[in-house]
Amino acid sequence: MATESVPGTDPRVPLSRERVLRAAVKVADEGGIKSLTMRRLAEHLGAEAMSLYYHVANKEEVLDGIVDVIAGEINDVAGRIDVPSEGAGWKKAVRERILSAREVLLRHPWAPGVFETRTAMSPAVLRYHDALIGLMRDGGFSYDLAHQAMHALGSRALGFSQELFKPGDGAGAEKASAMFESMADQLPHLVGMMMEVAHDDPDSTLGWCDEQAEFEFGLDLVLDGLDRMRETA
Amino acid sequence: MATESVPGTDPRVPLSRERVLRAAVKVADEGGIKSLTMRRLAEHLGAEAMSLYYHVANKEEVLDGIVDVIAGEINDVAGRIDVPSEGAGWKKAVRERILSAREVLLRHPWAPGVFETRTAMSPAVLRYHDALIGLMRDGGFSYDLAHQAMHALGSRALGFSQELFKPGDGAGAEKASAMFESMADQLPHLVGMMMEVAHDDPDSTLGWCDEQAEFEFGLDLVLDGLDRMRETA
DNA sequence: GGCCGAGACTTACCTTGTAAGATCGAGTGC
DNA sequence: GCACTCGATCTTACAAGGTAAGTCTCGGCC
Repeated sequence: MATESVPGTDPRVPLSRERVLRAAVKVADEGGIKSLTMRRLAEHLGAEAMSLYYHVANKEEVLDGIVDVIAGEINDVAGRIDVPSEGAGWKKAVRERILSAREVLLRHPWAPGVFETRTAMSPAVLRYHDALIGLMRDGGFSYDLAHQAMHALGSRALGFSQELFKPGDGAGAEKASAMFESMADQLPHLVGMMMEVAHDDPDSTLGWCDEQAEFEFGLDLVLDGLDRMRETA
Repeated sequence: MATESVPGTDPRVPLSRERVLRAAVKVADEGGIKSLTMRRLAEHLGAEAMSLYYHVANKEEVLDGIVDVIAGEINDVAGRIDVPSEGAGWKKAVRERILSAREVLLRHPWAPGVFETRTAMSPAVLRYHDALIGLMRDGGFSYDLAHQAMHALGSRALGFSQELFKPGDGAGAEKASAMFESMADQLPHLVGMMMEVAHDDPDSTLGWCDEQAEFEFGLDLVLDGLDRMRETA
């Protein structure tokens, strides 16, 4: 096999932890997290699976790594925000920061699932949380209240929270909606709710939620509650 | 091989979807969700892996199934609650229901992770949500507000929400806390918060949270916000 | 007895993560 | 120029795991 400067493909770019992790994100973006296997990842890099193990200890470390990459991306976007966070400004600043996290995660739909499995201690995630707490401090929060606030926000702090029903893929969704219809009489409130709320987007049976609006509603509910506590403190 | 009535082991209890799913929960309870493989599950049932496929289509269906089993357990516990939900009582009723969900999930620590991956449409989960909405209706919620409320609660409605830092297993936790210390100067707020809040449980570096308290704090924050909206509606 | 079908078993294949060792190539000292 | 070293990559191989396909085994019924 002639190795000397193959013309078409890039000639021998060395691997590196950085390159491996960035490629992993790309693979997941293209084919979902299930498609991220060591072999496929290597293929994407023009290398063999085992070569990756020189740069990462194992697949777990790849997953830890891509969380850090994504969190870094979030920090980049959030870092460009420039709104005052002193006093009452804290709420807007926190809101913006969280919404930029969400914006990034919407570009990587597989990422929330990975974050959740990670028992996260990624440096970038730590920095993200630290900055959030900082904004609350600017708003006059005690550390104790900030601590409670972080828990109250939960996964919403990172820009996601479990959606109630995701339509999912074709076959499963079809069976699910059939099942739902057969149970309709046992679910009066759910059905009632759907009947009333399903006006704007009447084509899909279950995906009638404007997820962005729901997300912001929940976020604001929490932020408003915290703001009230902050004021009476 | 003599098949006729082996004395020690139970003599030929037939498999069934029910039995398979219940065994799956037990396996996950004992060894974590990673230990739930078709072969191990079969072994637990005194059968061969492939025999399970007569009762469930594939492993995905096992996972769907155990979500339903757990949700059924939640419904059983929640069904025994008997507090009035009319008018202002809604909040207590919802609170109790959610806390019993949490109680069940704490007995199955692997379950939240499975719920999250499920694109859930399990009958029992639907019934659970339906009942929650019903309680809100009793409290005078419009369907629209109830809908927003469900999203605001997010995964908290099911009795869990992502914990910020889980200590995890020994080796990982050790490396994580070393990394944390090396970054401490870049995380002033996080460190400040820990210093102040870490009084009650000073032995563990990171697991200083009373998770139950945090959970209830966030839950109440949301419920109180909703209650205010309900009254002004 | 012969048939049949539900339910369980056997075999075998493919994908995945990864351990162990071979190889390759750019420096480096001689 | 040549051997030696060592970081980086490739080869080979294996153990789990999910599951497709086919086989065996009864108990009930004609």
